[in-house]
Amino acid sequence: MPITIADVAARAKVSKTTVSRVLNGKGELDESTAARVRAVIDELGYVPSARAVNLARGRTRVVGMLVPSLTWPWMGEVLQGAVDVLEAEEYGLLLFTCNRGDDSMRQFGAQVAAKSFDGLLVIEPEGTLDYITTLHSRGLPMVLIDDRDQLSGGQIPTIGTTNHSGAADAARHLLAIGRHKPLVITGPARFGCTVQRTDGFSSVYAEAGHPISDAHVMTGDFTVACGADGVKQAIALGLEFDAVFCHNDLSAFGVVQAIQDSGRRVPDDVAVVGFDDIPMAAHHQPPLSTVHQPMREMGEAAARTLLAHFDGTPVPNRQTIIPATFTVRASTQA
Amino acid sequence: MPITIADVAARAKVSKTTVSRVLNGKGELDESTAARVRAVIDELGYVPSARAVNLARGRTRVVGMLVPSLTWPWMGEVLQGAVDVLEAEEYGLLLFTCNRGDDSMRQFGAQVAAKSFDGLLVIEPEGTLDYITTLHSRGLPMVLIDDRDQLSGGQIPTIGTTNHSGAADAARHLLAIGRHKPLVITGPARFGCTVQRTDGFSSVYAEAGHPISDAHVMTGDFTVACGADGVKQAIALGLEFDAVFCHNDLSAFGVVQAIQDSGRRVPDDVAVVGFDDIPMAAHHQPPLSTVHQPMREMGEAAARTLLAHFDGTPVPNRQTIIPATFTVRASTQA
DNA sequence: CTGAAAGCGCTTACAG
DNA sequence: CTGAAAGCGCTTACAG
Repeated sequence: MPITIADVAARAKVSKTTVSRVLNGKGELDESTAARVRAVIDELGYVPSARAVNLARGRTRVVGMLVPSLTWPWMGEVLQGAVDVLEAEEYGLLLFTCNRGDDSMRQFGAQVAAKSFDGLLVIEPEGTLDYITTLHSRGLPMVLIDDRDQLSGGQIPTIGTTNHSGAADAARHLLAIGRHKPLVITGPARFGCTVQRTDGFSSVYAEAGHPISDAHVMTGDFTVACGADGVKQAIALGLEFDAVFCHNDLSAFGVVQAIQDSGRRVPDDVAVVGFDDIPMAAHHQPPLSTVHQPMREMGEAAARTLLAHFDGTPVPNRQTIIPATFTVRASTQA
Repeated sequence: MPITIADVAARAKVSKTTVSRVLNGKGELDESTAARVRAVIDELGYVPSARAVNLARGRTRVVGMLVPSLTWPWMGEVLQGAVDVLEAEEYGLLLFTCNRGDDSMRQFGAQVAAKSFDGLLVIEPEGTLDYITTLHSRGLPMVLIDDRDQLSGGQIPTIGTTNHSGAADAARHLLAIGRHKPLVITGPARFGCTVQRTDGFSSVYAEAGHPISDAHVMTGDFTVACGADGVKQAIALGLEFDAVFCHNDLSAFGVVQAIQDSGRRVPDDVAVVGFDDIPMAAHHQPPLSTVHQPMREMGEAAARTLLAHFDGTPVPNRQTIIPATFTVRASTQA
């Protein structure tokens, strides 16, 4: 029932080889022959079977993408960036998550072994870097989207952003509006991005002559709850603060809530800055000043880098960095 | 270099047919032969090539998913639900969006024609229902996730939710807390869900003896801005209202903002209810009472329905409805 | 410029 | 219980 290359060949009275040539624009063909074949293709509505083409060519024109979860606030942006680029180049995107734990990774590993896709885009699920590195060293083309600034050993091509300078920009802004006593709610200490953001922020304050005490830096975990808890704890400890720098937007939302619950105003009494610039940040009450991570651009860059690799373009030397940019909104200015 | 079924066969001194049998557990084999083959498979780390299996079997074990955009607030939930189910059954998910307009659809159509996947999950991009219906009638197995309650002609199996009764629940709650003058900010009038939600909400108020005037129903477009605009307009018109029912959470966020900007309090002066229950709803200030749409469950159900169809299970009669549930939070109670 | 044939790496009747 | 052979639907040397 489904029509094949043989049907086209028969009807156009040429060989399958010739049909294949007009399909792929390879070899010199007589223009009239080509036209005849094209007419038959249109007439029959023939489209080559992806399955057969994949086997014959030894590739799939599909890129895999492995992400920890699809429900993180900024994940949609990364995915959209990657899909847009891949789709424009007629590649498909096969999606994998780790939502079901080890079983998910087993499933994923099986697909890798079966060569279900030509290359991989990955936002590293925590604890899988060794495994990912192994896959890379075995020859699986891949590009890492390093949301955590982990410096993956340097072997795997990586797209990153500027955690250090993004945080420094936030510090400069807070200093500029006269805030000298910031509280910091960090991400998990084991993440590179946490180290970078803490560092970038603190060093600017230190240089300005307002070093931040250890007591003012509280370890969080990127949840709304950790932001609220941090503020409550600071208040309970009697810490003075006129600003809060959070390592992500969700915790900043929690911070705003706890501050308002304590009867203080944002930004009048306490200015609040987040990190990420998730879609909700602009719509929050008050709109959140935050360090914009270029998630969509990172997704696009990762996809472009991988495709370029397929075409033989040497992968850019290690890291590609797309700068994060500070965005001012009402949570830091009246 | 990559090892094939022929390598395994040679090393185990059996035919490729026999290797294939132990791989797929088909036919009676001598247990000792099977054991020997399995040993060789393990030893060589052999995994059958997905490309070859796909061609030989005439299927791909891949499901396509077409969505309008990946950056909508609830999209991650639907995707995660679908991916979890597919992955557990060793299916892959090939992702398509319409972000680049007609060109996206052309690309998608090419993949369909090439039979790159066995079936399709679709959240209908606006204006593509005819095309989708055509694909279905041509034999592409598919399940629609009908976020807009459009009653797709009845031919395509569909997963939906209870827009009418969800809105009715919201109305009962507002009546229960003594709100008799609600404002309604709807979605686009052309959507079925808008009609259902307006209807479900209004009928409860009418039955309770508090019919809603047309002036109190304002057409929105699911954006934050439309919510804020609706409230400002209502105030400008001098309309009295003690509650606002919004057809989605984003517009409810805009409503809260405009109400507070006008110097009124939520929920004391005006109670606010949304629809969707996107992840941010619980973290909003104040936390938003809203009608929870079971997006993840809908994604799961869609995937399960499609897989069941592959196994020959007859598709459930038309619509599968997963109820929406009203969720009370601080935006409607002090 | 064009075609016959082998090959991609499996699965599946068909025989024995 | 096991294997030889054909077939899935293309692409790609190799010849002419």
